[in-house]
Amino acid sequence: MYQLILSNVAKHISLTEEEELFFLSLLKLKTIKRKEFLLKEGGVSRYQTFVAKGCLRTYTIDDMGKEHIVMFSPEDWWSGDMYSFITGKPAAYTIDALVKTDIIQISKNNLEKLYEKIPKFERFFRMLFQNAFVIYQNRITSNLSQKANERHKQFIKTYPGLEQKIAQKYIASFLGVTPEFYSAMKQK
Amino acid sequence: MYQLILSNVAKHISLTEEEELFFLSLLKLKTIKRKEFLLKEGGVSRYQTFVAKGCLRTYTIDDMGKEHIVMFSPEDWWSGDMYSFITGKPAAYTIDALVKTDIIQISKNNLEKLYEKIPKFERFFRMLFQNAFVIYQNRITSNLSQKANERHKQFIKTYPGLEQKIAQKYIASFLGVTPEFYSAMKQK
DNA sequence: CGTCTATTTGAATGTACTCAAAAGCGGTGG
DNA sequence: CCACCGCTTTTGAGTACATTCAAATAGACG
Repeated sequence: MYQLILSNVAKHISLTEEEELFFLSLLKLKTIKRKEFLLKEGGVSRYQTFVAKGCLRTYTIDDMGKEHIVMFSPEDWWSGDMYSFITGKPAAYTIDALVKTDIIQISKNNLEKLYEKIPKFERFFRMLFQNAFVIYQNRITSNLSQKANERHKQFIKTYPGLEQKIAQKYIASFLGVTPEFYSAMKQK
Repeated sequence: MYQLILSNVAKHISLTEEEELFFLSLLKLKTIKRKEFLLKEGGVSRYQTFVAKGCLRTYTIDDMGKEHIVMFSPEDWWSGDMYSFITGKPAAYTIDALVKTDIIQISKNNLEKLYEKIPKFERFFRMLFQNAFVIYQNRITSNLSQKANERHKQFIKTYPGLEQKIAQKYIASFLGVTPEFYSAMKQK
């Protein structure tokens, strides 16, 4: 469980054993059930969340009450409303679990402690933030320039294997089409 | 000209006269012609750009060669590919001028000098970055959940008065529809 | 004033949605 | 272990939103 987050961190910065232990001491493990909320729109995102197992979704609810999934966070991904976390302002998005999910969280306070003791973590979280930015950019670009079937191909590349693990109505929501249309689209 | 950027800064941080002068000494004025490029996709964004007069557009070009406008930067807005500026990596977007445009730029180097001498500017540019994030979030949400006519209403709110100043094919591109459809849509 | 580009108009087409109903699937309780 | 319930997926018909292509009209600028 901890091994996964350590190797995730190791992708960007390298830690001594001592540093690893300090890092782990600041983390909180949690298991959340299917449909349980991690964050609701309008609330404040106080944690950065790493997914060890399972899958989270980040989404908005429009005026008609329809849900629109902005991103998934399967195993080995991070989640959280970056904007809300950084600014302390209300989140634009809601986050919940699509299946029973094991997560590892670090609070904003503990993150400050971490930065103080191991400054290279600033680099790590700056990169997380930048990645979030790229994800948003890609989302905008693909929504503007691609049809649903092309977005579907991109979804498969972005989230390999995820298609098998979650209900397809969620994939439809991510692609921005109705479940009915998605079902029909798949047949080709 | 300088007054505009000073009052823009004053929205977030307050400066002494001396600080204002130092800030201004780091800036570079420029006028760019209609259709002139400020940044091309794949290049690196080395400046943050403030628009004193005129209007810039930030856009992508898809596989079919079609342009999709992600944001406008009219008078009193900032422009630049935030991601590229921060990371030094290639920009995802192209930026050019829709009309003759007066801009004020600060280079990455000068920005570092500014931070060193007047640390509160870190706060200012952090807020610019956060605003860019919000703009992206809104763009994603409205693309996912709104029809073209609703996005049009939102466009008018976001950019008051801009509709009169630029060719409507650009507005169509921003809304994600063809010029023909936009033309028809307006008639109501 | 003429040229070039932008806008409008219209017809045919494509992409995606709504609504309704049937079929499939998974978990739970008896 | 089976039957049932609730939710998801499929299917189909009818409709709405948006695109393409072509041609006519209007506007802007040198």
